[in-house]
Amino acid sequence: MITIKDIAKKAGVSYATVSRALNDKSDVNPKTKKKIIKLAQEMGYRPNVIAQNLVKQRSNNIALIVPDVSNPFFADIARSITEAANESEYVVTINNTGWDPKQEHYILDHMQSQQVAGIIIKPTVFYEPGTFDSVRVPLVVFWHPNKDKTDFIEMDHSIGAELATNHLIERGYKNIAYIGGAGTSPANQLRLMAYQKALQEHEMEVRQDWISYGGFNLKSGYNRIKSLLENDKVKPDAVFCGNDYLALGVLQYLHEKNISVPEEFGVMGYDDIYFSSLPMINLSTIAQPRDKMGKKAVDLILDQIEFQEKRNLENNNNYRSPSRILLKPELKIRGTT
Amino acid sequence: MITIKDIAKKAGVSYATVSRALNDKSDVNPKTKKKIIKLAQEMGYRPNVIAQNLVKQRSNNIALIVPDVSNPFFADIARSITEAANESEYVVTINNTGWDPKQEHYILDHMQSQQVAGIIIKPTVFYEPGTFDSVRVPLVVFWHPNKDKTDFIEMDHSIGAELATNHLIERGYKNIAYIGGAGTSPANQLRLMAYQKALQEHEMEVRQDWISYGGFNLKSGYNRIKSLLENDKVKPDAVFCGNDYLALGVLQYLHEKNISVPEEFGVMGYDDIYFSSLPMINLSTIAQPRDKMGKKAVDLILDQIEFQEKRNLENNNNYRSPSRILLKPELKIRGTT
DNA sequence: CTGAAAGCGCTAACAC
DNA sequence: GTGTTAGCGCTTTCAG
Repeated sequence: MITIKDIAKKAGVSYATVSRALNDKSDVNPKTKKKIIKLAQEMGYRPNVIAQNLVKQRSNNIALIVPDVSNPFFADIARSITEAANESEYVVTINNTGWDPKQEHYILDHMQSQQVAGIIIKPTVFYEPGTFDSVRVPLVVFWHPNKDKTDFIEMDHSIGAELATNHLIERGYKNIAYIGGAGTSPANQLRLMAYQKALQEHEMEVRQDWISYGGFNLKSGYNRIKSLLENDKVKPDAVFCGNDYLALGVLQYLHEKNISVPEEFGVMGYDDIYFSSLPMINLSTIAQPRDKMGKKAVDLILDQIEFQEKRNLENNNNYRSPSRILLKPELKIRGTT
Repeated sequence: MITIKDIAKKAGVSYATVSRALNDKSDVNPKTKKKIIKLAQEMGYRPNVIAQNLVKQRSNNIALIVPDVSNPFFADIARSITEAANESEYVVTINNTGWDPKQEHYILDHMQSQQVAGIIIKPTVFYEPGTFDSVRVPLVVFWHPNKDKTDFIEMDHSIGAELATNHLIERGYKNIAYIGGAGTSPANQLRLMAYQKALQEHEMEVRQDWISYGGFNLKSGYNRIKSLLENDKVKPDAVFCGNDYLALGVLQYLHEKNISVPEEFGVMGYDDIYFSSLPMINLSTIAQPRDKMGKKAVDLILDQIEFQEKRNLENNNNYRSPSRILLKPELKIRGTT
């Protein structure tokens, strides 16, 4: 490996001068600088980032911790984060918790050993306040803003559900059911509340037998629309689903029963997965700005880093109040409503 | 930050001893070791991985370079790589080239500055021999084995296409068309050749007007099956598609025209994306072992690292012949054939 | 078994 | 403008 000392020797200067030249510091003779830069290029010099980081007391890695990168939602976020980070000379490491709080805890510790510049994390469902008390580096959490002292970013599920429900109402559906995800999921709860509120604001009845919880998958959607439409009670004429997979299950059932969509029955999904936009599916849904989520997260990390450095430099004790950001989802009107 | 010196002071030993104890070296008094480990725990000591790496002259990062992590294929690979790497105390950084060779080149350089332990790369389509000549760290390339001196891993597209074509033939289809992806893609070319070979082996005619190339997307599949079935020539009764998106476009067209699948027409896809397994799609296809691809890549990196270290240690000049691995795809028989 | 000390490659403070 | 030097936190000889 070739180091600044090698260059120094060849250039006949001290290696400190090489360092200065390569880092474009002021107070270096332009000629010397030029010569050194040229030499470095010729010799194929690559700065040893590890050594630089040791001096700086911080690496140029941002750790992204998610339950599972292969989940399209997180994959999209991962991409926007890596792109944003790369623009500022940071590198992003990916870590999967596999939805396991123990693993999450381990990774959190491990990443700090790596002297990462910052951590962006989507906590497992079992996150509780205090989990991040031991984190000593810039941190951004994808979660609902709470009174914690960390930076939070989350999608505004209330607005999303309101958008969806109102759209269904505007289209003239009178009996709108809710096929939700896991009952314990905060996202699900917020959407349910917003759905109920939207109905009430239009003086429509909220029926408990039209509200259900369950797995976020296709089969679950199929089974639930089936039981909704095959019992004796009043039947809904539209349904708002907790995610697109559920909606796909609903569509499949309706298709099998020859119930025409959107004429006889309206369907709204949530998430806008790739397949929802396909002509053969063409599902109306709510899109969540994942791209913005990633970019914003990197922004906040960089902001914290900057703040930290300024504080160290000026040796003060200023307090940076945490950012709490809610991202607005967007209505995608397609064929099913 | 708390360092080994802090621990040493508190334990009344030298910091070298602390290092030894924490690294579980032999030749440390068991009592001392125990005391130090306990102390480290109490004081919340976290090893500074950067400093460790500086000494080791290598980081514990493996760089994964792909065109786009948000592509499900790469997302799956990313997951299996991170999981395999984490088991060996390595961390994986993700880098997107955005299919841009310039960006790829830059990242390749940048990652070596980071002193990464190894690089796993899926090259952009413009890869040519020699691209990796400047790489001085363990490297694994997802590409077709060639005479380069690097480790290669690739899916066996020939076998995959053979599997698909033979299955169509076995099911009794007589006129099998090929709707391929980009004509320049090596994967596409290999599959085309295998398709032709399989037909010939069954003494079936290879018709050039049943072979087409184009975008790997749904619309492209739709348009191409349309022109195949709406012209005057002999019409095929089955089609092998270059990927599942193309097949989805085909299915949509057949559905619109009320052509029953698999009775009147057979369809095979390639890739086994998530949606192919959905009951409403139920596409027969070829699954590629992405999980194995990731695990194997990490294996090879670790193997190279080990080899390198042994060579340094013994100061010899042994040559390690590169691994060239072809992974076997798997036939998924579902409803469309 | 343990301590002293060199050194990994680099930055930055200080001297000239 | 440039050289000298300390030091980032750690591992690893080398003495003892």
